[in-house]
Amino acid sequence: MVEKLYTQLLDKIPDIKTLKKLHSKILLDPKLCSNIALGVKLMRAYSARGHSIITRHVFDKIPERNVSIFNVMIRSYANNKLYSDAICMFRTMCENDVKPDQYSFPCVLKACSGLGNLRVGLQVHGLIIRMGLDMNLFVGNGLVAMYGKCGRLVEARCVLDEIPRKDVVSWNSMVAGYSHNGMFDDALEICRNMEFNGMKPNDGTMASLLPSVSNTTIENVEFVIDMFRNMEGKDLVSWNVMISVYVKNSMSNDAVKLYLEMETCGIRPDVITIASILPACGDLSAVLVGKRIHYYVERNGLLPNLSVENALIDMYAKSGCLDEARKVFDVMHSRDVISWTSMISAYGASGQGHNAVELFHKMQRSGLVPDSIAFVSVLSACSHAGLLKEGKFCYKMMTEKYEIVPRPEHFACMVDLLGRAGQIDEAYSFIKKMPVAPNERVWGALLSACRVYNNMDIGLVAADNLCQLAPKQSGYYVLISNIFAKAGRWKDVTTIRLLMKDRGVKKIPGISNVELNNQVHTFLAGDRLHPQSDKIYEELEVLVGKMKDAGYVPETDGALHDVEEEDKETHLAVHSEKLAIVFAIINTEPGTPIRITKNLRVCGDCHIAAKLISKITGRAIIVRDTNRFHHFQNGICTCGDYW
DNA sequence: TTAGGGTTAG
Repeated sequence: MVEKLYTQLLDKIPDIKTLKKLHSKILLDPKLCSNIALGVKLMRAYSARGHSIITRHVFDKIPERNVSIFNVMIRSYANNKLYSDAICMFRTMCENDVKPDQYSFPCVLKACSGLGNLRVGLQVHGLIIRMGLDMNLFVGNGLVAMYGKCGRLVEARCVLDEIPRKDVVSWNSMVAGYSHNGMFDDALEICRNMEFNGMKPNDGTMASLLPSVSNTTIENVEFVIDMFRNMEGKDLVSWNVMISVYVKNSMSNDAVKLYLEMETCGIRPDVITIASILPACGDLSAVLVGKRIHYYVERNGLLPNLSVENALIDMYAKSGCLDEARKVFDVMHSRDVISWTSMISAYGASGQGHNAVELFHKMQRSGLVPDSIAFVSVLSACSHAGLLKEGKFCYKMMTEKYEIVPRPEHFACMVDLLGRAGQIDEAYSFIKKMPVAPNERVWGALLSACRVYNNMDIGLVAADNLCQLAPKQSGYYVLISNIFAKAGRWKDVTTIRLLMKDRGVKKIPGISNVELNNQVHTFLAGDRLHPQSDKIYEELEVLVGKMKDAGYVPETDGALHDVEEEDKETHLAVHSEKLAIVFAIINTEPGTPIRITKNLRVCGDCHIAAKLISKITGRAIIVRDTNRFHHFQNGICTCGDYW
């Protein structure tokens, strides 16, 4: 009778504390202790709670092991991502003359998939054929997944074709194989094929497609949207995947809209939903939605959760709420390198270099080893704050103490650091000593510095190199053109304009976002689409008048426009950030801080304008551009006009 | 038994 009670309790997979209590009670009773079925139940429960090591202890105590007991152990390792241990256990089983069965193979194949170990995978396939199990559905599905993950798509397809009665997992495994290898079109063909064979795509199909739908074409995104919209009985996974697809294609607004739709439909978001949607909120500085999500996770017991907390830090940081980010960071139960890096970047982007460096050292003292990304963050923080000595120190530590091989982004940070500090010659020698060819970011950083410090000689070298690299960003062409213009090389200025046309470089239209009542409003330069347009332009005119009284002269120098001087002035006057700022002034109470997010860097004129507007209206204006935060207050910006 | 969804920089 006691056995029955324990069996029932263990089948419910109790929490780890209860589980350990039950375990110790079983150990104290010799009769229970010798009950093999109970031992297997214990193993299953520990494994489900992610404790493979304890599962192994229980396994070791069982005197007679049959194939089922081995299978539970192998499955425990495979499900908890201890793939090498799973393969090892499979070998032990074979060496002990216990014959694997149709339940063993899917698990060991999953381990081969996880490791991408084709060698063992092929051996296992051989064994499967010898045992005549290759027609088994579960074994076949495992083989498709294994070959797919190991990049052997032809073999995977052969196995799939041979499976007599395919189920949805068979097809999805094939979709996952193609998708994992970036072959969206082939994955798509399998989706069509499965429908042709009377099998409807499910949430697993969508999830399998995800790896190949990052940074993809709008057509591919639309295909997934169609699949999502047409799916019957959508579950949470499908919603999560759809949100992820939007986020991974820089469609943050659509992601947030879908999240709100999901709430309306009464679907309860889980930790994966939250960790997926928060980056979109951060991207839009949609801090009102972000805060509501924060409240939701707190109320629903989803915390502590590392990924969610890390995502919250980043969301607050990107929305310019440094204090909120720090609050989340401070109360975390445990922190990983990502938590620290997010917080370091947050300080860096706000120009608080000293805080960033201090936190970086604190992370090391906490026993964590900084990775390559952590160094990008701290180096970038140093460069934004002009901390030359600290930046050099960190770079040395990275290469010498941690033996991290610098990547192009580290080089670009260093050139930026030296360049901003006016050490143009040193920056140039640094580039000449680089072990790899400098990329456009490296030359771009040098060129920006040369422009600020009027170093024409090196500036022209940087411009020539940048020209040859065919930069994709139009911003570089503007920089190059400016330096040629300053040097009086008008022929080169014309060449640059022709190059831009030839290479099909289009100036990315500037966009500014501002959140109001849970909705993100987007403005383009000269935009007249907004319902409040008339009011915005009226108010802007009044404001520009006050600014001119305060000494404002439009700075037309930084812009590359094919227009006359007077037109330039009108063009500048309606830059997207100015429209967004005025919109916020009209629609919020006096004194409310204004938060703007830009997809490009703030131009010199808007920077001057924002400083003046902050003084005239008594508002704090926080602008996040692609590079950093500008916090305007009472006529001053936190970047110290150094950006 | 088998597939499949998450967080950090530039």
